Amino acid sequence: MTDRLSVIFAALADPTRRAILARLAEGDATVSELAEPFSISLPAISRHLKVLEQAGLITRSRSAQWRSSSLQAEPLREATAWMERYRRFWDVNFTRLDAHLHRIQLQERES
Amino acid sequence: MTDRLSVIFAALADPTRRAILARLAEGDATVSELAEPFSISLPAISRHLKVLEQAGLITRSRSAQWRSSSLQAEPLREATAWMERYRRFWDVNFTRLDAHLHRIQLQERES
DNA sequence: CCTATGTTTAACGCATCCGTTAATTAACGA
DNA sequence: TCGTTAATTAACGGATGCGTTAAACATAGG
Repeated sequence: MTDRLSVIFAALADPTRRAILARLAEGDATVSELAEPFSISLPAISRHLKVLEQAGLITRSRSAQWRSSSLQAEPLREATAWMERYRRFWDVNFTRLDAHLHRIQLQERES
Repeated sequence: MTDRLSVIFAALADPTRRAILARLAEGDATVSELAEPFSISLPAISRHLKVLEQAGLITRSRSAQWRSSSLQAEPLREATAWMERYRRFWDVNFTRLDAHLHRIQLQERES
């Protein structure tokens, strides 16, 4: 389980961690702030943040004794990119939509 | 870890299972066929298939003594849908692209 | 310096994951 | 019916995941 994609998916496989990401989408937050909605201990939250950090899903900065977490969505882009390979298996409109997107990209390049 | 999304992400967090899905994207296959590229035992593959099945990522059918697996991408759509919420955090062109997509959808509805 | 606050690290328990080999089940076919 | 082939289940071992409490660390501020 050493490859990047596995680390990302594993990080997302926990509801607490996904909730933390959802919270961070609204803005940076300290560990205590992130812990507040949950009925688990601060050390547990601290570990979750470590997992998210190792997956590249957050970055952290220190200000005095507070550690602020910041959402980094790049890994989600990677994970989505992997799933895109299977889009044709669920999206019946994929082929037409794909054509549309290509046309748009061409237009953007021309403008 | 009882919620559906967690089960899906956990299933994807293993490179062997992702490779199995990639293989199934090319067509249905039996357990032995799926095991062939890997240097792990058949029981191990059998367990991986069980995990994928419980995540809804494959369905299985029996024909004589062979059990064929078939890719089901619906869970990937769900996972992608969840990630979409964060698209604006990585895709700088998301707003414009989003507008384009809406226009296309309107066009489709009109035609 | 001492203390309060915020956070992390250490040490532990328990459950789950991932692999193994051996045994079992299921179905075909001579 | 008996042997062969395909796959699963059982039983086990080691690693990892997720939670806990207690201790340690870091910084602000009287």
